[in-house]
Amino acid sequence: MRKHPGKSRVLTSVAEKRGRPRSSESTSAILEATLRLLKEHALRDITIEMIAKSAGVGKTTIYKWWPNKAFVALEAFGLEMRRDVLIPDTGSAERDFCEQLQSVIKFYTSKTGRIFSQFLAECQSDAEFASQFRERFLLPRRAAVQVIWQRGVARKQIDRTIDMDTVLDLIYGPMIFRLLAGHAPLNAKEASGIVAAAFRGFSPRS
Amino acid sequence: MRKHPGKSRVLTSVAEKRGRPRSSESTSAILEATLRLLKEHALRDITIEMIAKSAGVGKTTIYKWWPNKAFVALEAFGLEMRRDVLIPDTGSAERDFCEQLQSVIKFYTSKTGRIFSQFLAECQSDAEFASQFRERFLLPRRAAVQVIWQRGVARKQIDRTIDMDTVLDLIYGPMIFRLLAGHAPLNAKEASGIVAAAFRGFSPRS
Amino acid sequence: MRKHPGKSRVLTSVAEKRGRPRSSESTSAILEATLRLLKEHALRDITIEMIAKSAGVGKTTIYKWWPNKAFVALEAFGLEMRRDVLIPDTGSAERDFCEQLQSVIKFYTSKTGRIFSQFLAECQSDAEFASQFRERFLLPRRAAVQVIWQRGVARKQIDRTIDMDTVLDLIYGPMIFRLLAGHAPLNAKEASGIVAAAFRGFSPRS
Amino acid sequence: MRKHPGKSRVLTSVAEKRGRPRSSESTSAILEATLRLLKEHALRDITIEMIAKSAGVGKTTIYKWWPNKAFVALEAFGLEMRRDVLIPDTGSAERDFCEQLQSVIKFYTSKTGRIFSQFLAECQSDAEFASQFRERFLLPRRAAVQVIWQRGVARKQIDRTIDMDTVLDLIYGPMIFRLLAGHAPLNAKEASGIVAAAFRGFSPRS
DNA sequence: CTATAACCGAGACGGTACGTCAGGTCTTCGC
DNA sequence: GCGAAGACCTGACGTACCGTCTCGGTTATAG
Repeated sequence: MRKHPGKSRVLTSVAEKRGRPRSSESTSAILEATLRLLKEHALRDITIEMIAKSAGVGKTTIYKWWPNKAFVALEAFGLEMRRDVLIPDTGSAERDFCEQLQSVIKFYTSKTGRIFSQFLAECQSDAEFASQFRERFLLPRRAAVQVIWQRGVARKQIDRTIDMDTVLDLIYGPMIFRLLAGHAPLNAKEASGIVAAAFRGFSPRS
Repeated sequence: MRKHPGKSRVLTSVAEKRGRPRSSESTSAILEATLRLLKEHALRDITIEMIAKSAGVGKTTIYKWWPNKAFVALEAFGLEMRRDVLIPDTGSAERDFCEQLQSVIKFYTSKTGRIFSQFLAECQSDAEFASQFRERFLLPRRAAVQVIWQRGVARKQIDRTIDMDTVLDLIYGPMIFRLLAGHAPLNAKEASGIVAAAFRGFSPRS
Repeated sequence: MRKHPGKSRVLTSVAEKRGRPRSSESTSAILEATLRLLKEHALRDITIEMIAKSAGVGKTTIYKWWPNKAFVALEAFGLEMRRDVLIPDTGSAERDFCEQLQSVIKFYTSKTGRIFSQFLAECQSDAEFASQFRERFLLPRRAAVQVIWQRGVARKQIDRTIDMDTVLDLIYGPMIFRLLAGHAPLNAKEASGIVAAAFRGFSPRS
Repeated sequence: MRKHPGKSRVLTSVAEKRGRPRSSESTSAILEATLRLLKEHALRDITIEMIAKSAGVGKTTIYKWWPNKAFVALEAFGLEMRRDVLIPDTGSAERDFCEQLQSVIKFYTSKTGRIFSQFLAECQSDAEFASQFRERFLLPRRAAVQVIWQRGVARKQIDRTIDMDTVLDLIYGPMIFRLLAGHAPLNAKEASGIVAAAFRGFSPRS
């Protein structure tokens, strides 16, 4: 059905395994080469040929398993991200969000993490990639931070009438905006300011 | 000594006008052709050659005045945007922000306005473009909506201890995030939910 | 280590045949297209893009195997010339040279043969081409007409003290000069006049 | 009638002097710049823009008076050549031709003189240039060396039944051929060999 | 243990667009 | 109204990658 099975080739049922199996060496060589290149260059500047050469692999092998370089990068980055997201549990929802946001900011502005904003960029011109990015990357991470919200609601630290997407986007949206547009600073202090404002709201104390 | 003066060649003072002057017909033909193409295609899919052909102009003429198609699009879009941003004044800061956000969302998801997210994408791989984008596009618009904030503070509808960037990013950040990632809906109702949450804060009513 | 092996890639020994092999269809399509174009246009007016389009081939394929259009034309023309040079054998060296010169003139002034003078022109601005032209074209043809000289010497119809290059250039030089400069007619009658004068010399009969 | 009057603008009669007159400074600056460039670069590598810049002149000024760079070079070279051709007079036609040929070879292989073969090359792709080249350059020089032939005939050193063009082309053709094709050496010794062979003819001494 | 199948590297291929260069034309100004 | 300056359109340049397509060869299962 799908031309590029990507990772989902997992469930190729039982049979159907005649012929030489996919070389896991090639696969990992490709992903590692991609990670290596991503630390030096922007995704835009990387070419399939660079990856192929750097991995010691034929271009065909790459095209066989991924439709384009963005998907390769997405899977490569997925490896790096396998280490679970740190979800603090301090007892205070505001404090949890603040610490989480700070660590996310630190990562997204790092040499490795800056690929994240390039993925968002790629989404603007490739709907299929956008879909994969949400499914494999964005939603899992939202599911992880969701527990902060849940605990906050349970502890009555967060208004239960506000839906979760709104809460999360109010926390992370400003960070994303600054990350992409660079119109305002992005650091630990700003992070706590954002979270504080989100919890208190703009309305002046009465 | 910028190589590509773009529009800022304004003040080349008095002298220095020997030779055939820049043809304003060519310039506007290029910008109009770009706008026309942007309504049909994504920025990524537009080529300098398409613009040149569509404008009845030589490629060289384009390269002479803009470093790449993103800059052309930025200037072209600037024309379209010259019409002032609508800044409502209802007496309520929350209501003003809400209406403003709704109209911005409507525009950014329209055929013409979707270029905005592509500009943000472009920023991720071209620092010089990012700088221009902020200077010519983002900051002017922020200056415009800033008056809502100012009025809100004056009317004591907005906490004066929260700095303006935080306020604006809490309003617009979630919209930008959803616009780019598409992980949650983006419409008038969502807009009012976001603004309401931002004003009230997450903390439950006591 | 020549960058452009041209035809001489003959002896690449045994190994070194990994990868998709060179397509002989493309090669011959290119050469045939070039010949076709050369019958309609001067070499100067032919572009690589014309050849590529006319051969249904990518430009890269041409650049991969030849450094520029002159080399393509040289190889294409070489094919046409593969048919052996006619070397008459009438018993008289003078008569042999005369007939040979006449047939050469006829060819060099024909639609196909006029490329010869364009090759000589190209030699003036490309030393590498000049070298190839001599090696692949000029010397083989000289080797062919050389036998007329040899038979003439053997039959004592040609003074053995005059070296061969001088003999050949006295026969063919005037033709070349007129071909290129066009300052005097060039036909069968002139050919026999030249050959006759070369054999008799300028000195009046005593 | 002619679009590019070239030199013939000399006789623009008397009147006709409305407007700013042609700047002789510009003209000579152009020609001198061209000569200067020709000593460093091949004609093929020189551009009108180089000449214009090097002469401190607009491109238009050049195009106004010459159709292309070859014509500029032809006129520029004409200046250099104004110094008369050396026509020796030793009493022997063979000796005269020999010395003349030697000096011509010396010049045509010099830094300045090598432009000659580039003119011949240009003739192959520009008929109008070829015509001008013959008229202004080739024929005058032939007229000059013609006197050697005439004296030779008068002194009965040259067979009067051989027409002049044949004589001259037998002398100069081999030199031209070698100059252009480079298949054989070209020096004083070769020159005398060629002239000697031309006078004696190939036929063995009886 | 042989046949069949899918994989793999290398690299040539037809293309598209790039950004540059020079050609020849035009438009403005100063002299 | 000439001539410089230089912007303009045109078209070809040679290059970089694209994604596809052979090749020769390898590595597994199936029979």
